[in-house]
Amino acid sequence: MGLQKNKTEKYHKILNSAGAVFAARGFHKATISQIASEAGVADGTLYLYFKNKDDILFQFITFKTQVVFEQMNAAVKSGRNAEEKLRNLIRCHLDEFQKDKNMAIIFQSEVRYLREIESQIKDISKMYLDLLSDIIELGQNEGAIRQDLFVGLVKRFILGAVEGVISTWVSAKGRYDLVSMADPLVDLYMTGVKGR
Amino acid sequence: MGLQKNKTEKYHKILNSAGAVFAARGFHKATISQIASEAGVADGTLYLYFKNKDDILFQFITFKTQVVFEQMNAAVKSGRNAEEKLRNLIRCHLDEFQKDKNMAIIFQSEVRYLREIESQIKDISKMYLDLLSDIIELGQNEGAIRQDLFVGLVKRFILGAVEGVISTWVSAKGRYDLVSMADPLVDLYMTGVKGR
DNA sequence: TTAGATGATGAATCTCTATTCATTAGACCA
DNA sequence: TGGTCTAATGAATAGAGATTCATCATCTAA
Repeated sequence: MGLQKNKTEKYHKILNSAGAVFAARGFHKATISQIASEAGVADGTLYLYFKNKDDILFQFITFKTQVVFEQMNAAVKSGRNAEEKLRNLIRCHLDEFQKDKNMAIIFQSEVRYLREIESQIKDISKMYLDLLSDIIELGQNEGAIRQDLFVGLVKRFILGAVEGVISTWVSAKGRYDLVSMADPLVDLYMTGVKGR
Repeated sequence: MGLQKNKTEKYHKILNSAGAVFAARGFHKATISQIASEAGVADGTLYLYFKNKDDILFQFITFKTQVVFEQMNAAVKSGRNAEEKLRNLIRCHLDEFQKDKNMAIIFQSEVRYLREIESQIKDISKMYLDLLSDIIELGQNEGAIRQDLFVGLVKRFILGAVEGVISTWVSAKGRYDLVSMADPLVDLYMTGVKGR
């Protein structure tokens, strides 16, 4: 009831505040006090909801990953063929990250550290690469994608390029529209990757 | 003379030890004591050579950047046309990072933090993107590269993809030959980017 | 109205490490 | 051999900040 709702509410309030502070200062420079004050609660309160500072980062990334994962999955499913699936995936990716810049910054900077503390994390890269595998395989069956490719490399190639584009956008403080990069980007991939 | 040589020697000994520890533990988790012990000197000695912990990272990256910059510049210069220049650049990039895995790890993880503390750093990305600009422009004049490209995007596209490939290699603990990725990678770029 | 339970607080503690600096060791020279 | 200079040492300091916990506030049920 009201209680449960308040608990959930406060949990997310803290998570979002943590996202803002982590993005602004970096995880290691961020302070429990800063997060608490940003969330409008006392320092000790954070420990009612999280095990420790690392756990806050862990839960932040886990939560965001899950949300983004669902979106991306749906985006891919809605495509009729490999190229459309790829285009939807890239568009979704850029869109989600544009909508949540804190997440974009944190994913870019802190995922590496997080993997050290929670190695079993089902991270976004892994899931992404799996989606790409399926798309590429499908495209090869359709004939839309060349057969003579080292798929492992192509996946990294695609993901790396999107991440690079996002990284630039973050550096530019999000001053332009990120999603509009999707079509030119897919064009770059496809004209190189598509058969014949 | 001997003294000067010893000073330089010890400076580099510390720098390399710091590289090893930063790469293994991450900058923030690394301690002065670990670096000192790795270098076989006392904690206080580090402060005869460096202003503080941040300065060690700064000098490490500055030094490595300069070395790599020279290699890359030479590699590009030695190419006869745009495609060859690009191929040489990518090959050089992968080669340098393969030869110095600590550097690869640190560049990937800590450059962001470094930029916060020393914003005037002439980082490797910037220099890289400039090299790419020239290559792309040349290629467009030669007719080897399409004219209808958003050059800013293409640069990020290329750099992002190389970085992604390096990142995967690091995650795989350097178990395969990174340089052998150069040709397939350039093939992916070119077949997509090349005119007609 | 009150006992009990739950949630929140934030000052005090506790730990960890970067940094300092008084002291020592070693080289060089007269 | 003794004096001076430089480099190195590492124990002591100092500060930061994560975490704890005794206390307080609020709510529920009898």
